[in-house]
Amino acid sequence: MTLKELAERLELSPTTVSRALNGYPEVNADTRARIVTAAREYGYRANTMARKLATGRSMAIGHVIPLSAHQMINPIFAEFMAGASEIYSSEGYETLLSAVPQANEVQTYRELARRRSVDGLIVHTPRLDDPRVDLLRELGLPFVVHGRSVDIDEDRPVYLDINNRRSFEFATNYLIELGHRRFALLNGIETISFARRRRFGFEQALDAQGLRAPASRMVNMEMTETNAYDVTCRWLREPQPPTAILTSSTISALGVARAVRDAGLELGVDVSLISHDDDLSFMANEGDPPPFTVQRSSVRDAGAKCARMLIDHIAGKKVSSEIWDCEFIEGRSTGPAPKET
Amino acid sequence: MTLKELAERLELSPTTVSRALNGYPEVNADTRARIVTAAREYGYRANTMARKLATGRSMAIGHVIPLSAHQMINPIFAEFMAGASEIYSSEGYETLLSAVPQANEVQTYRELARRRSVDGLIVHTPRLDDPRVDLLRELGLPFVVHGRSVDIDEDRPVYLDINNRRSFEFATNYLIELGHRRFALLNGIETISFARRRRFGFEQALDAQGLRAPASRMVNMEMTETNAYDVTCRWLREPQPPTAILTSSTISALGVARAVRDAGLELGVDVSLISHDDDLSFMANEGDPPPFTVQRSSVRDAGAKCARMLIDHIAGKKVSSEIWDCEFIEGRSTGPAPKET
DNA sequence: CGTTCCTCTCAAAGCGTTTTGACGATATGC
DNA sequence: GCATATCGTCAAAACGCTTTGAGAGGAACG
Repeated sequence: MTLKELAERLELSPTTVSRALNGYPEVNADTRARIVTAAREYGYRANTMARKLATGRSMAIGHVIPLSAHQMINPIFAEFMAGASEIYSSEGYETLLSAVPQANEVQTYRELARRRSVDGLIVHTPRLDDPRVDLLRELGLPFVVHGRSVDIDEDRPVYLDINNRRSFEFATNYLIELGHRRFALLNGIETISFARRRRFGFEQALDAQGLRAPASRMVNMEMTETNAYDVTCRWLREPQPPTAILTSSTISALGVARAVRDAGLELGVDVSLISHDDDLSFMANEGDPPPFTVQRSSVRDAGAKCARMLIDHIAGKKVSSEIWDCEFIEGRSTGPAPKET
Repeated sequence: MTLKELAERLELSPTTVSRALNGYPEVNADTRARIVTAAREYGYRANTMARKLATGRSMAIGHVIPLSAHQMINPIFAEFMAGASEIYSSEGYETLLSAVPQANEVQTYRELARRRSVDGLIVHTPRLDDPRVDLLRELGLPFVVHGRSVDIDEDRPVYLDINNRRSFEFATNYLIELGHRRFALLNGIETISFARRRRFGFEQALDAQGLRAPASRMVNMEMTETNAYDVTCRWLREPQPPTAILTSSTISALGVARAVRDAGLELGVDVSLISHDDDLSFMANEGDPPPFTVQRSSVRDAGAKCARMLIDHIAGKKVSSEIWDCEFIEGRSTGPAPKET
């Protein structure tokens, strides 16, 4: 069923039918009612491609996920997408996904722009000196960054980020106040900018107390359960093991927890742990109190928010960047520093 | 830069240019070379929407993810998508994602079909008596099912599944041979068909030995770490706790492991655990031996395979369904049944 | 009654491709 | 040398919608 056919059946012109269905004002209320009813009856839907061609808008938002060298897929990404995708659907947008090897990333953005496949893009996990921001500006595609790319205050793109520095500074201070002195940080890879910010917060808090963590106690790696387990096991075998560990995801936190238990120690007693918590649905840190003490910020909400910002941005509205604070949640993984033996 | 402009610059007709770029044979080799060079030079790319409209093919594959009532996002899904998406890109297809509340699911499929937005679909985690298979047939859209919907041998759609029944039967037998007699099964929700198959395998193996697990020891729930933890804690507090647990995902396995340790018991000694393992990149069950004994099947590979099958299906090739066997991997979570005290 | 102004509807011109069918020009066969 | 095939190119017609600009018909006004 095409617009033309529908118009013929109604003995109206395609123009009128199109206008009626798209809510333009210049059509008689009775006529519109007739058209809408008929459209529903025949199950008519405008052909997406024809509409896109005619309007020049693709009504699609692109997400480019680079498959990293280690072929690691960020589970956080799925949660973000769920949040974003819901908003897109409700606004009539489609979600276009491109999983490409990181080497083809720039090329993918270029293609997307040249073929006019998307009206806008979300840039995920910006890296330091990320080329994508400049690229997208050059290509003239609207975009929103999830995270912050650079620290320069002017000429920043629209972004949504959490206050990583403050979050980790706060968490570190919390542990310092519990009497901890030997710290370790299990962080994401530092080419991704949030990892740097977290480290700054961590170091800043320690610094203020004249403390510091040796380089071997600040590790950057992909945040898998196994990686976290391995590193923690190593730390716990050292003569003066850390008593306070900060980690960048609940997945790593599980690895830390496993290592602590395997070492015959108890979390919240011998070793305290604070994690960042993206509030992943399948990895919920629930309970009263929950198992882990965390700094929580829902990545799903972030997805929804970014989607809104981008849609507004595309619509030409002025949107301003946001920085969210994490919610500190006391769980069972923290406690006073153990007495020195 | 449009086709027409490019043609003008070359003093050729759009027809010839289009043919040259799309590799049709009826164009002179010299002319083609000239055209290709010019296209590259000007950075010309065909406008996707115009092409779609003209060809009637959308060159996009749809994935509809229902957001369940509990707002739970399947992390397995992300991994599947990564595998599939890579294939799509390499074949020139785009990936269209729709995250919709489960209530709108059928409607979403209908829309997708009526607007002709996609050339084909992947149906995820089919449920028992899944309406989607019939719906898609009615709509005439090619699709591939990841998992199996029904057991009727005839008139099955094209699908890719793993041998869930056999996998769990084998795992259960393995534990029986280790001397275990008190079993428990931590399963996914049974409206999803794989969960039923796994239970059948489990029960079949027990049955063959005259054993059975009480209903309270066969639990169906969303596979989160916390859920698994809670249920296992409850079991371990019972007078005759299970010594052998089977679970449907490594995420639940982590919950079980945490509960076992919190109960002061040791995995592989007091309690044995075999898990299904989707080989998620962020949840890798690595080590030598790995922490968990598992039945492994890469969901990422499954994604890639489904993508291939679907593309072939769309191309009109005959494709046949596949059932994959899991790979049994012995880890440290299993051991001989503890002696009765 | 003539003019002006709305209101509603329509014909037609895009949007940027692909694809059909035709047509000169050159090569091939007898 | 004439008919026939082959090659390379093109004009024009889709594809199914939106949007522009115009016009028919009535109502309102002087």
